Amino acid sequence: MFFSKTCEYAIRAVIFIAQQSEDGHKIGIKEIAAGIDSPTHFIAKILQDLSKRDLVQSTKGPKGGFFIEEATYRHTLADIVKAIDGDKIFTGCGLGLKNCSETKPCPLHDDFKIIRQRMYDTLQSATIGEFNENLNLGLSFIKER
Amino acid sequence: MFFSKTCEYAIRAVIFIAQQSEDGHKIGIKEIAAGIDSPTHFIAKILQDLSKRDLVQSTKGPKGGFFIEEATYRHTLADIVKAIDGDKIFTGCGLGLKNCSETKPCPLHDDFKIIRQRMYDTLQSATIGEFNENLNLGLSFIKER
DNA sequence: ACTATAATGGATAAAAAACTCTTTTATTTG
DNA sequence: CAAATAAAAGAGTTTTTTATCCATTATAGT
Repeated sequence: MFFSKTCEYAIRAVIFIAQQSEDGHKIGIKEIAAGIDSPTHFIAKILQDLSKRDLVQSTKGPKGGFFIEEATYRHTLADIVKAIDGDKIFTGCGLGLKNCSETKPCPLHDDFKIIRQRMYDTLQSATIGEFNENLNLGLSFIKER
Repeated sequence: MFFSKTCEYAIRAVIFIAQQSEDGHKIGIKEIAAGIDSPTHFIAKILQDLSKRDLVQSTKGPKGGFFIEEATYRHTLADIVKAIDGDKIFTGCGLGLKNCSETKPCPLHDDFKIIRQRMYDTLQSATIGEFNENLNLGLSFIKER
């Protein structure tokens, strides 16, 4: 819909890791998959990618796992979306026209400009770490059941 | 991005047919494909579907083609999107959670509610026929080049 | 009625996205 | 340093989406 499935999992995983590793604790792939209801191997691949881009941290071996360090908490959901889906949701034409622009607009250009801007503002102002409290309090959720 | 490629083509095609058939004239599949820069066979399939759902009209044979009759002009872009992509863009969770709701919200629930509502208002208030004038005047475009 | 035209229908192919499996590498702990 | 653990890497597979092709059906005009 708005995001690829890969990207949905990525956002949920990062928010989950942020919450779970708040105290410096590391969390394994199986717990993450269970915690966000995603296919284990699939989210593993996604986190591999996010790890390379330093949007999550990880260490191998016993006591290893994923976590999010101080500096990374300040990253935003927009960073994750850009890393996975690119920036077409922030800049692309609603009707899929590559050369749609201010001077050569599609019929919905102005409408979509507002929607895209709203999307960007929302995701750009949402930091990776800001959801912990509501999740802890059970006021919001990132898994199905 | 927001819509499937199928849906993007569908919207562009319907807007194009509306403009071209304003005077009662019918327009063939090849002209449509050329007019909106889409694969000919693919848009043919899509229009087959839209035709069954009566979101465009068509007749076979010589002098046949696609057109949009009076009553259909009052349909909206939301109708097209619902017909092709379903209503998940208007109702679905931004993080892909099936049971995300007011009482069990995902962390982005309130933000996406606004965006989805805006999307719905935009498409629901846009009628199939309302883009003709700007297209005729060259103030908006539905093809690449 | 015959021919040409143009959409419809059904089947298939190609590409992309979603998902899985196995091996390798790094790290910890005894 | 050996064994166990856990992520990284690489190589599939499956499913969905996008796109194409060909045969059929309907219609118009002669």
